[in-house]
Amino acid sequence: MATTHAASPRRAQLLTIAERLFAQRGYAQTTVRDIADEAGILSGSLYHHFSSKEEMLAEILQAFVTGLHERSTAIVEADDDPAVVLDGLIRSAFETVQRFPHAVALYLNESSHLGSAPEFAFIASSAAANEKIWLKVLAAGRRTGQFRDDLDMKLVYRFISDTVWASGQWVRPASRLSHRTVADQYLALLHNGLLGS
Amino acid sequence: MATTHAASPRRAQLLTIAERLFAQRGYAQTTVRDIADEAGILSGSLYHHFSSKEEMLAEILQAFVTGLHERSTAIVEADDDPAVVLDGLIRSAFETVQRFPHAVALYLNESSHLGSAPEFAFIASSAAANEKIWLKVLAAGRRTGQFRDDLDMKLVYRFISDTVWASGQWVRPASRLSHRTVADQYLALLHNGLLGS
DNA sequence: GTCTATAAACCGATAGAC
DNA sequence: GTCTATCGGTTTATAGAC
Repeated sequence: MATTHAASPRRAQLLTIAERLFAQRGYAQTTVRDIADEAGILSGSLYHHFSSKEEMLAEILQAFVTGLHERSTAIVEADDDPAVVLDGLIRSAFETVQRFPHAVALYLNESSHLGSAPEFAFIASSAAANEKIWLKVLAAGRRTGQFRDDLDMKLVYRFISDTVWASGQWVRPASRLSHRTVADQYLALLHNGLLGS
Repeated sequence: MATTHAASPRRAQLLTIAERLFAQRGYAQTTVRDIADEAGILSGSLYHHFSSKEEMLAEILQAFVTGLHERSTAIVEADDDPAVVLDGLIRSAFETVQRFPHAVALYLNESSHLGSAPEFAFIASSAAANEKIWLKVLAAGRRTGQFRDDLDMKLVYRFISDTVWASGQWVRPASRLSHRTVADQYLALLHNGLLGS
């Protein structure tokens, strides 16, 4: 047993370092030595806290998708108007991108290779659960007549989702371009289109 | 000198294998032995065709960005109407995603880590040149009054660009969902928005 | 909880025969 | 153009002292 208990502050600190390095250099290009160096310890000492490098990645991604799901369900339950809920989901996602840039980059860049491994199956199921939440809102908005009925809502979901997550590649946390500004601009475009209302 | 001449059919075949593996597993996770195995040769034999693994990646990405630039400039020069040109650029990009799924995935997943290396500087300059082309079209469309003037066109470009490239993660080449259908849906959404015209 | 020391495997790349 | 054989370096992970 390599771990003491999951809530150890030291463990959390090491995960923060690993998360940043994994995001910046990529998971495979980051060595356990890199992580240990930044923490000021030797690589072997990491194995007192974690049983493997892969366990670190899994724990980081697990925490991310869990938080994501919690915030999404809270927004859906807070209001009945599909248009309000959709805007809330989008604003929340842009905020997530700004608040957890490393986790988002990691999720974006690495999750595609992880599809086969069973210990990362939670990523695919999380993505499926998320899609379900969004599709429910989009379908509701179409029923009320608030959203157009000539669009494939599965595609609309993917378009929106892709745009928000990909913004993590160019929205810098310290940028003067806050997540609110980006969200405002995107919602303006999404609502009425490039040609205007 | 490891290479004979660039147009060697064997060389092209090896690059095709490498491109697929790099895209599926990631560049760092793909070994030269993986590539050689699929080609039916031993890893050392690869070095008769290429001087390094990195050279393979550079050549794949170079061919991709070159083709991309050629197609974009051809579209811009073929018409004067900004709205027509923008639609053409978007349709062409969706077609590129479907025609070169591995190169797009590679470009999407790996180019972020390659920013520092000088031998991959062509990627950053290609991205900058592409953005310039698109921004010119967007600015022209705003001047003619075809596009809204209350949007930050740099953000609009990124929103569009991100959406198109990211679609490579879920548009399968053999899918019944052709790139034309996806492009039609996206253009419908982009033109008039989710709320309709 | 960290260090010392090291195992065991893997990787990119090379030299030279064929 | 491929194979044989292998080198040198790096990586994840372990065992046990402190």
